[in-house]
Amino acid sequence: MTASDRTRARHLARRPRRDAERTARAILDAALVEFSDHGPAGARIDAIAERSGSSKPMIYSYFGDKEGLYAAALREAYLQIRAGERELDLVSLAPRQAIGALVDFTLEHYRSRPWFIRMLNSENLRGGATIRTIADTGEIQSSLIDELDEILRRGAADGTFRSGIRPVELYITIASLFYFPISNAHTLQAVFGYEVDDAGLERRRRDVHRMVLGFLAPDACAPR
Amino acid sequence: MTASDRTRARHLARRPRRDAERTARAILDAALVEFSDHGPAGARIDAIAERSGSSKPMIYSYFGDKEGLYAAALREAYLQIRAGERELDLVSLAPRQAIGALVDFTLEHYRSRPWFIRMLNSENLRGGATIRTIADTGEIQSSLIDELDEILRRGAADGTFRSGIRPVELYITIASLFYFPISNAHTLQAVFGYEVDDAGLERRRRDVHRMVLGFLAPDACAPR
Amino acid sequence: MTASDRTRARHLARRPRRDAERTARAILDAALVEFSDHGPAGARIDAIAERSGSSKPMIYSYFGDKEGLYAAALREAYLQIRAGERELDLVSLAPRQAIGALVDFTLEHYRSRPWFIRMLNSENLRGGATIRTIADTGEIQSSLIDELDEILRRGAADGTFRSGIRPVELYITIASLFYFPISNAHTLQAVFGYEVDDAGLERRRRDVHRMVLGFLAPDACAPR
Amino acid sequence: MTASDRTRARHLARRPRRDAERTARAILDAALVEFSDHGPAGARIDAIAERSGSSKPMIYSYFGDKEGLYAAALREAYLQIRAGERELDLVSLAPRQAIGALVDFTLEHYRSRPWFIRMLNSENLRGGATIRTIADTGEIQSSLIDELDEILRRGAADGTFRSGIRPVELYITIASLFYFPISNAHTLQAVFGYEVDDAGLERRRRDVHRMVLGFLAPDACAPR
DNA sequence: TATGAATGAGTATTCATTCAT
DNA sequence: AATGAATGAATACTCATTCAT
Repeated sequence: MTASDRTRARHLARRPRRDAERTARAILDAALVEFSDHGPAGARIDAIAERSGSSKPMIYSYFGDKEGLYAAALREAYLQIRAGERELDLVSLAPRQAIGALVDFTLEHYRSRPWFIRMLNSENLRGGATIRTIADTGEIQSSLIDELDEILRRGAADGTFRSGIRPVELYITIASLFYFPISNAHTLQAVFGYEVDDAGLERRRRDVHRMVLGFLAPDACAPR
Repeated sequence: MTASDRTRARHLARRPRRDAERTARAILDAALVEFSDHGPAGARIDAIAERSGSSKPMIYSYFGDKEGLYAAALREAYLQIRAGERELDLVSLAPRQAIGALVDFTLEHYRSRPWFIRMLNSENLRGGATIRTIADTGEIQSSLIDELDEILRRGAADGTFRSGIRPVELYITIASLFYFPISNAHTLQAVFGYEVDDAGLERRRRDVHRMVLGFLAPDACAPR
Repeated sequence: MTASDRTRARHLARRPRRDAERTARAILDAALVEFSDHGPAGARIDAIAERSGSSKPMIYSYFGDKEGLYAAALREAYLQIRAGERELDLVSLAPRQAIGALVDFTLEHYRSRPWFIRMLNSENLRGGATIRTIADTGEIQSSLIDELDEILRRGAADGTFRSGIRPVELYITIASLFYFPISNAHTLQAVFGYEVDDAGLERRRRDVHRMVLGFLAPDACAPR
Repeated sequence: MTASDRTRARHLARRPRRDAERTARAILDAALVEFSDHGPAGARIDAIAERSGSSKPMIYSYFGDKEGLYAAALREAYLQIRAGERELDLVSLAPRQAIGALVDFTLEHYRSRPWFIRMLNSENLRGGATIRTIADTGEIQSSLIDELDEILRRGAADGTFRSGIRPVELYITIASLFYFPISNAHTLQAVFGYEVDDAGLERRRRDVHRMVLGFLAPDACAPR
């Protein structure tokens, strides 16, 4: 294989060995794993360099410093969940279906992106210093609360839901019910022998549906 | 040499035994704060030595190494919540009252011991390596699940609750609903503008009562 | 291919030769500033590339390595003072006027080329490794000493100066008297509150005239 | 040799292996050499650790960081010259003798403490950032200017000196005349073939005496 | 000729841990 | 029991230099 062959081949595959975007992406993916596995203090730049197949100077060139890379990884975690939320297109669904879809999506996202919960835990342990500096960008802000607001109104109007529910509280409730058992799987296993496996999460999914819809149900049926 | 002789001797020698206990206790308290503030990776032995008013060699002499100190701090966090649970004496209450008391206690404990949630988060981020090594001691195991089991049975028997509720699931549900908003206060504030203050937690407390009791209520009233 | 052909060709190709010269010149100017500002150890190739509007590979292509660029910058500093000295044309002046002109020139050069003193300081801190490798070229050697020699002879012959003055000592004396206060302006300001400003240097210029001419004056007038 | 023998021996020699003061002093001495040899940018903490027989963590523990160590070394250079100045006890001498003693001391100090000139050069190349932060301490401020002032007054009163001489200018003049040839020995050697050796400096010492006293002499003898 | 991308070899700094008293 | 002094082993970050285009 001659040099010009290699050049052509690379061209065809659109994978030049020197590609800033590709390199930065590889670093970011590696950072997401490393930071979520070890937290900002425990994460090692060396490990990220190796895992990404790039090098430390590239990391510093693209992301400034460890804090900058951590901020990028945290932002990425939020971008992913925001993208998932957008795909849901909740407002096109009937109220009860919309709530159900959000419940299912929340569980599915937490399960399939293990770094999401871990990044959030780390960031909160840090006191939220970083999220505050990046939260003002529209990419991180969620439109979900507005959508939930509309859904709750529609549900209240047609008698499906009781009124007076604050959408952000509803969102937090749904998140809470899945977040804790997944986030705390290890301590729950060790202390209570509670195994967080697929079957258990499926049972929990049904319980959460029941609990959330029960919570939203008109007062007639609420406990005194 | 009699016991009282020893006591007097200790007094003369500035009671070394009691000083040792006091020193170890001071170190443990400082460790709990430092570890919960910065996590196991971010915590600094120097900081603990200074905060405890003791010295680094003392720490190593009493606790072996950083991991040993961390394990002791984690154990301490569990001892505290177990002591609180015991004081509740749930089994002496009527079923609905018992559940209500557990809900209130859970919120109150999370609020008044900020290190509890932080230690659990850190430990789960670490993969639970440490809790697995200390969870087999009775001090950490909770009798709460057994008590809840009895309460749920009594409630089912007298028609207050539906049957088929697993006590550990109930416990996790209650924990979840308070754990997440407190643990994630910083990100919730930054991303949703949701302020986790006393008023908000009080509202949430009432919602959790409603939700949990609704969840336990006999099927007649459950949402379809 | 004739010379004019080449010229035309260069024009068509956006005159590469002249651009190359211009690029090298821009790099050299930037290097002079960067090296004199930060010394050979503190100077950054990145900074020189940016300041010159060129790029790092260009620097390496034209100057070999950092040491080569430093040598070129040091040489440039000497070329500038040699050019100034030549313009003086001391030998065409009367002895006292010649000395006076050299005094004035020395001060003026030090003031207007701040990098000159800084480059010399850096090079001497390095032990003169580089100047020794380039000092043998005629461009750096000064003809000033020979000229001073002739002037001193003429002055001694006509009774203006005493004899026995070594021209290099005279040169060093004049340089010394301006070099130190300008080179050490910062420490003098901080430690003695001595401000090296235009007025002060003008006063000093007159003192140096007096001192140097006094030093050269026939013994009759020398202090006992 | 038993352990207790070693303990006793150490006691007698007053050289405990763990002696903060001794360690800090060794580090400072090593730093003075390293910083004066390579400047703040070129100096290596590793080299200082090795040369001092101590270790990097000790350096950081005692001096904070590289900048702190550099500041301490710079301060030390000034402390040494101030101590020398105090020993001179200039005010106890007759005016001409006092000036002569200062001239001799200045040369001698520059020659015997090669790091002094080098530290000052480095600091001025840096823009004096550090000296400004430490110059306000009395240890660095010199009382020499005040003493010179008194000497010049006495000399003017008894007709030895002309009046109107500013003491700081006199001080700078003396310093200048020795500083430059020693500071710039390498470039002077390379460019002018001027060798700065003992004989040359001795000649120069006599010239400086003549020049300075000539400069101070009453106007009768000054050049027009 | 020109340059954005890439890296090997450092360099300052930190920190858990141990020594000597 | 107690502590100030000491250090080996990292770890974040930099920079002169080169590659690939």
